[in-house]
Amino acid sequence: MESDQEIIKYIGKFVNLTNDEAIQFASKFKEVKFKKRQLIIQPNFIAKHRYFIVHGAVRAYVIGNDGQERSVQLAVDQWWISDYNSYILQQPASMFVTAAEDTIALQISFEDEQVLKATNHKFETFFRIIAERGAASMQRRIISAITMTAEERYELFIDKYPHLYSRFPQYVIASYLGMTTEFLSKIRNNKLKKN
Amino acid sequence: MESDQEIIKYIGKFVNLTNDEAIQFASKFKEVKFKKRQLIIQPNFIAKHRYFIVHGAVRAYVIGNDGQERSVQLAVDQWWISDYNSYILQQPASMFVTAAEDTIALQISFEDEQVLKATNHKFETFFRIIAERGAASMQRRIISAITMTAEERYELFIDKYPHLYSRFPQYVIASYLGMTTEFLSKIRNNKLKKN
DNA sequence: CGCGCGATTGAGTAATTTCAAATCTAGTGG
DNA sequence: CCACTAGATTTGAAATTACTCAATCGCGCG
Repeated sequence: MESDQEIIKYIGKFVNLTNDEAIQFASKFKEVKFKKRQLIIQPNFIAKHRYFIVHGAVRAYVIGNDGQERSVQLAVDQWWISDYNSYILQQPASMFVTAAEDTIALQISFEDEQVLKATNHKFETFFRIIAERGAASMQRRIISAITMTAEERYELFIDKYPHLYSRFPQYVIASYLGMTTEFLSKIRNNKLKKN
Repeated sequence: MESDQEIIKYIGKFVNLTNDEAIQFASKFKEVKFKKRQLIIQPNFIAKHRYFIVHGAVRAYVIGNDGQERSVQLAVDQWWISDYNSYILQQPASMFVTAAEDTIALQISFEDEQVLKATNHKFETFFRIIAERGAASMQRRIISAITMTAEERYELFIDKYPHLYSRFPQYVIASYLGMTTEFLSKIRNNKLKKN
């Protein structure tokens, strides 16, 4: 399958696999397509899969006590997404995961992932590395959440992920950055005036 | 060494090791003692170690643009601490890590950790599991940072980590929760009046 | 016993949210 | 392919939440 090449290329960045190993690894992934707005994971159900995005855009969000959506993770091509807490600990999800564009993804089930990890030390290494990198990236996000003002967070985001900005509606970006749509709109407007 | 039993007991919760494996694993850890207020990791230097706390309390914090400390992680007995981003990616640290109490910890170097992971699939599995759990826990923290008010974050913290509250000064807890000491003080005071 | 750090309190201020209304925009059905 | 409409963005004013600053209090440690 064509998408298989994507995940093979991806894992190849982290561990060197033989041809057979690559095929074995890819065999546990199944191509799935989601239409824009389609629900992928919902609260209270256990997330059975994690998804590697081949092409498209997906976001994970929670609904706060006030009924407002807050984006927890945004993912586009070559990124992973799931309700991590639910998937890893196999506990009920707290998040919605939906497609923000028509999306092609590769899905792996929790059980198949366990099998892969147990089968081959290299596969285990791969999943360890992506977990570590995910943790490091979340730590950076926590730091920006607790040290920066809304405007600084916006600037950092634009700086680090310029390509993400255009692929999600503004209210999604705003909630990802921990502010209201209205306030993000005002920040952008102030910036224009300054420059 | 006595502390070795702590890490052996700990890894035993996640993977089953033979006696030899346990000894091999523990041999890469070195017991270190920190006095209260002692600096363990500092910004701009690469974090060479991660630490398993046998007994004591340690915190990691950054200094924001405004010169204020913001606690990124708090750790007590049986927890790990480091500047994750620095340690895992071997890049310059952005955080200070200091002892909040006299502390006994087990230190492992980045290189020794790589050796352990390469040597034995079980060790790799162990580090994968703690990375995953760390990522899941940080995801929960991100969610509370972006969905809850200061008062709600405080209540959740007290609920989840009642034992942590007494081991760190209030201003540390406040900065961990993303608010000022003064505001935390006011929250606590309001709660007393309500009950 | 007193020094110094941490916690509390209050007043004033800044950042951000809320609410409501006015555009703007993109997708859909005819 | 256009017109329409629902959803998204912008704008402004008022309200809230949280912060800053300054003063005071409390108390553990030397």
